[in-house]
Amino acid sequence: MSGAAVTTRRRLPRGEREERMLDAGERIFGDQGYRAASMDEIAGASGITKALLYQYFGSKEGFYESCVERARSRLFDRLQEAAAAATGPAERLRAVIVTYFDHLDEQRGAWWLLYGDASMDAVNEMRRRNAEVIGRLIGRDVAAAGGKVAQEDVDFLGHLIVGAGEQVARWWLEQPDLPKELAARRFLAATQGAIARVLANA
Amino acid sequence: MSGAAVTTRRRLPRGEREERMLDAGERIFGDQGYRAASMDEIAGASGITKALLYQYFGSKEGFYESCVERARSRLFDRLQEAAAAATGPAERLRAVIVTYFDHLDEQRGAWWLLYGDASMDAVNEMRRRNAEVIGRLIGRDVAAAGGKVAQEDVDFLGHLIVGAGEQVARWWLEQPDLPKELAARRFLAATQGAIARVLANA
Amino acid sequence: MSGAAVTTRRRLPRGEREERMLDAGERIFGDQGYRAASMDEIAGASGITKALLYQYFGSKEGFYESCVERARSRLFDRLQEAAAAATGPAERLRAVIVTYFDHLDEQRGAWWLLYGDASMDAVNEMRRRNAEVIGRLIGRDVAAAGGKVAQEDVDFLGHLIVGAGEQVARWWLEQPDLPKELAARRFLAATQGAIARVLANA
Amino acid sequence: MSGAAVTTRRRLPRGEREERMLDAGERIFGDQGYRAASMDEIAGASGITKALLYQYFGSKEGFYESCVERARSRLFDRLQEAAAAATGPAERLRAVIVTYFDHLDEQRGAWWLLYGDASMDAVNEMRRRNAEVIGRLIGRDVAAAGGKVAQEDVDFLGHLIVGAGEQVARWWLEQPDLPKELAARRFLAATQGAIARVLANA
DNA sequence: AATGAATGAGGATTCATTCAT
DNA sequence: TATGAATGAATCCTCATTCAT
Repeated sequence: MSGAAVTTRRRLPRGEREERMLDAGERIFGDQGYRAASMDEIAGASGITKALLYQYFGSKEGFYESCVERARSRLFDRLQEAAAAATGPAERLRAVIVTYFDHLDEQRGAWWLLYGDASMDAVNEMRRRNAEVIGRLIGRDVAAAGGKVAQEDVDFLGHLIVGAGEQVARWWLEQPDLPKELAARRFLAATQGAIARVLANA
Repeated sequence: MSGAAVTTRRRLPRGEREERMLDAGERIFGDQGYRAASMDEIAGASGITKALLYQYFGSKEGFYESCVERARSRLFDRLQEAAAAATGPAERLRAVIVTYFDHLDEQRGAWWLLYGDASMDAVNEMRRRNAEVIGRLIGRDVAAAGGKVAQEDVDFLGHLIVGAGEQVARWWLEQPDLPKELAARRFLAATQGAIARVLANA
Repeated sequence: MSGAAVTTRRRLPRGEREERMLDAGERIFGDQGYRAASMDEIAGASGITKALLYQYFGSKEGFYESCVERARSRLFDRLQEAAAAATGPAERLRAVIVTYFDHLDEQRGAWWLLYGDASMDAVNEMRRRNAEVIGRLIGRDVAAAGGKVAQEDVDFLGHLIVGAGEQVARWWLEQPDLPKELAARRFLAATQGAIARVLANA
Repeated sequence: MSGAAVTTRRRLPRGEREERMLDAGERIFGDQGYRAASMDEIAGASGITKALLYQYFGSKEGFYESCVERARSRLFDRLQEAAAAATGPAERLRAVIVTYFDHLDEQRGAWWLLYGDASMDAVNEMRRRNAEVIGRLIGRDVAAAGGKVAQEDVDFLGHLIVGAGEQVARWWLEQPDLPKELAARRFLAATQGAIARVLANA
């Protein structure tokens, strides 16, 4: 009668509904993994019916990919920003790694989504893309410094860092007493060491 | 009637039966991941009935854990052997990494089992144990050299190496043209670099 | 803003819209049968929304009946015309049958609609009405010739001819090498034979 | 406690269970058509769970085909028997038709199954096979009488009779006052007339 | 020790239909 | 008049698991 905003449910504009669904999906896929999560539960958590999920995303797989993609973008936009704002190669690596741990810290729950369900092609594909981006960053900095690098070295380092970052994150998230600054510092050291030696060795 | 040799196939000794089931499990879990694999298919592939699988292993989860454990042991026994046979710290790291890539190369398919379905606790548990073992190796060597290390550094390095090894393996298994010797050499360099810097930084 | 010609597509007069929906319905029901066809697909194919379909036809069943009825009329108007134009009983039967095969030949695809989903009451109802009309034609001609017929005989013949026509059509549409004239001639012969014997037998 | 036959449920030998499932399927598919019938209902009516239906027949489609096939066989075995027992061509046609109406009378419900859901390929395939068998019967008798027939005529007659029989059956089953003997007599007359004229016309 | 019969629960997906705008 | 958002109820199918033999 008197209100337009009273019935918060029903008749949301598409974008907003979508956002809410993705939020729920992120949380639940993150908690349970792709196969264990049920569309029913996700719909319930979004406050809508399964049917609407399907109307918007077509299939469980499609929905999952949308979730992963959005989560990945969120992280990557941040990393890219941090990288862009940095003043030099060394500073850039530091900035990216710190940002990574900041993100982990803030997203705790949702992070699992990113590396949650390894059997899904989507996730392996994402790992590959992440590795590529990281490799490119390294390659660019080395080239900028007048160095030369084999593509293979760069690829290798990209994947190594992605894998290390993933498992270190898993571990760190379970260490309540280790401040993120310290974790980041260690990771930075390790990364620098690995990069230096690999490139020297080439 | 009374014959034992008539049905040569049946009445295998328990151990052998078990091995066959685990073989099938390893293959199928490795191909499809935990949730996607069905006990029916595994039973079929083992040439027995589901009911027997349950009699031997109690539940799907229990069976999965047995599969993972056996696969993990196979790899770790080998690594431990290699580590034991090595003559010094530096040589030891090299030997372990070379053995790791040898193993990857030989197991190709079944390897996925190890890191296949990340949402399963069993796999994360395994990662943790692997990281621990690796950390211990590093700690021991440093101590043997008269150094001192924080437990946290050792844990950190264990997880970092496990994660890096996992993703590098995923990547390398898809590079048909990169000989394992080269991959191992790079991984050794990266690992040495990471360890050195982290410990120096501590 | 105020223009009517801007959105040339929209705002079709009701009749035309309806025709388009029925066209789409005929095609899709014909291809897939009643239950397999979805209102969504039909709406899509008509270039409108489901909601409009419901506004026009009330329900899926109602829409289906409209489709069937329109298709039935199209055929029966033609047959009636042919019958009316014929000069005598024998000629009339021939004309009707030839027209029937002409129609089949022209409609090929859409024809299946007529007999598509036998479990639907609408179709059985249609068969009944068709049989009735055919029976009436026969009855009238016999009466005109001064004969007497039992209603039951006439009903029986109506149904027999409808059924025969349906299955012969199904068969003939799959015989690319049999010209429709020959098929019609055979069907005429069969029909004459059947009618004659049944009436004689009565 | 004391009985072995008491718990009629549970642990039936495969064949028997199968039979019961098919009985239920026949009834329910017959009543509602392929798509409208639900596996759940069929399972319920068989006194078992859906899962068992799937274990035995693999899919709804597979189950349906088994039902249709069994029903078809039942009718066709009877018809073939009748045909074999007959002493001459004319007598044979009469015997087959009488048997057909006997069967209709006894099966009333289940009959619909045979011609129930025309959108299913299975049913059209069955119509084709039935027409073929009938055609062969006619062809054989004509040949035995020293006549000559075109294959096309025989095919045509097979389909005509199948179609006529189908729709006449539909009609007759709704005429409570028309004894089957009379219906059969009329159908025999019609069939004889049709065959004679078509072959004469050839 | 080993099997085949049987189940209960759940999961993805689809659809006809309604309602607010 | 016409739409897009939203739903509730089915439906097919799969699976881990148990039990009688």
